[in-house]
Amino acid sequence: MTSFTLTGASSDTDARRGELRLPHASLPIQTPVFMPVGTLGTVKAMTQEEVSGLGFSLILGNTYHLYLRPGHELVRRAGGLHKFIAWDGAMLTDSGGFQVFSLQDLRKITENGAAFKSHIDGSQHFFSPERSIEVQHALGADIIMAFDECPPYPSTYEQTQTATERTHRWLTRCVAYHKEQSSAQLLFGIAQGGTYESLRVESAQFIASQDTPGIAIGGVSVGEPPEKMLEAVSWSMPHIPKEKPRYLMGVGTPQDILQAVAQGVDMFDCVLPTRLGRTGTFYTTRGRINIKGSRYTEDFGPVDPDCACAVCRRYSAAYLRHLYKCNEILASRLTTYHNLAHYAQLMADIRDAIERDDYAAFVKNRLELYGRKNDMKIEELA
RNA sequence: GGGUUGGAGGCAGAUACGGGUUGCUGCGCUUGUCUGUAAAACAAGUCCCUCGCGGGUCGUGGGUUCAAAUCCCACCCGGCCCA
Repeated sequence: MTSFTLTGASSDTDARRGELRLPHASLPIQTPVFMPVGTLGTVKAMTQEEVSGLGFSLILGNTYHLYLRPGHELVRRAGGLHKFIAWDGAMLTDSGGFQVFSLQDLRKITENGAAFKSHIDGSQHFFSPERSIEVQHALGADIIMAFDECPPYPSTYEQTQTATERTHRWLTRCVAYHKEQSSAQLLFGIAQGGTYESLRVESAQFIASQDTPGIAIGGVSVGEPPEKMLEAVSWSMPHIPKEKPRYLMGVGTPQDILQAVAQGVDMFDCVLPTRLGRTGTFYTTRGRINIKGSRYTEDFGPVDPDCACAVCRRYSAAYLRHLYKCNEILASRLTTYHNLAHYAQLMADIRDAIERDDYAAFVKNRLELYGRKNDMKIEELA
């Protein structure tokens, strides 16, 4: 059973079009795809209808967070995550591996797994690879992720090697446990390797050897400069089988996504559109703007004149600024909505450009518009 | 009209009631940051003049003093009481 089908490819870059069939998605997911992040079972500030109305049919949840609250057994009793949160589309749960990175002060890693102190009440919890998969089985997402160790940036070669090799051993345990439980969920492996070429190559090869139905590149978007991130992708990608969906975890800015797609990445997730939405930053085709800025006080036009989303069609920049200054809930909602609409449109445009086989020129053009702040040399795309 | 009491940053509150370059907290305001969400968060800045060095500024104006936000006088503005 192959759940992923390639439907097109770019001739001047490694970008490709594909379809990913998932149990809870009524239609195949069109790739390259962006997945909004809904850590706690909600894409923050959005209703499920709004998220699906924007064209998203695959969203994230987080194992560690949902395990703590409301508890995976409760979710299981509710009939699974989809049913619990009343989401009609597909879902992916991250394993808690990222919390190994982000909760550095609250966890301790051993060969057997990671001991966490709950960030909510300080209580002790332990995630082994098996435990993470067990919890993800209870949550019931379409795609589940291997439990990995995500080393911070910067890390020494030795630190990265230790984390990467442990991630490999943990993956074999995840795969074995997953098989034993004969779950129909798709388990994706995660390649690490930090900012070291040899480790990236080694890790991508190892993860590929485990024959999971999809392969993720992890350990990026942990504070490294964008060019290092794209470099890590370029080292990993040649070793990841073409026929499998490739998921670049935690990425990213529109610029990152445009360039990673050119390297053959199919799936993305990132908190940026939602987090920036809550804190007053709008994505526009011509770069980011901070709507709280005083220059928008009397700007009665739309925030992004080129955007066709419901927010830009109806509300003015001055009004949105006003909502932020007053700390109104609607501010977070409207900006999140717009940013997600921006990402949805970006991905649709990316897919179109690949289908037209015009991807290199498309990327060049878009990067110009966004501003060249953190893009790699465009010649490297070809 | 008489009495009384008070007046330090954009606002509120506090603190300083003769001695060093006065200045605290909160809010507001300004700018910035955010990448598999410990985040509707966080950081920096925010009296005036000056590019800077530096100078000025404690309601206003006088006075006392070696020295005044601080003591005295007048005025301005506000609270309260009496008429």
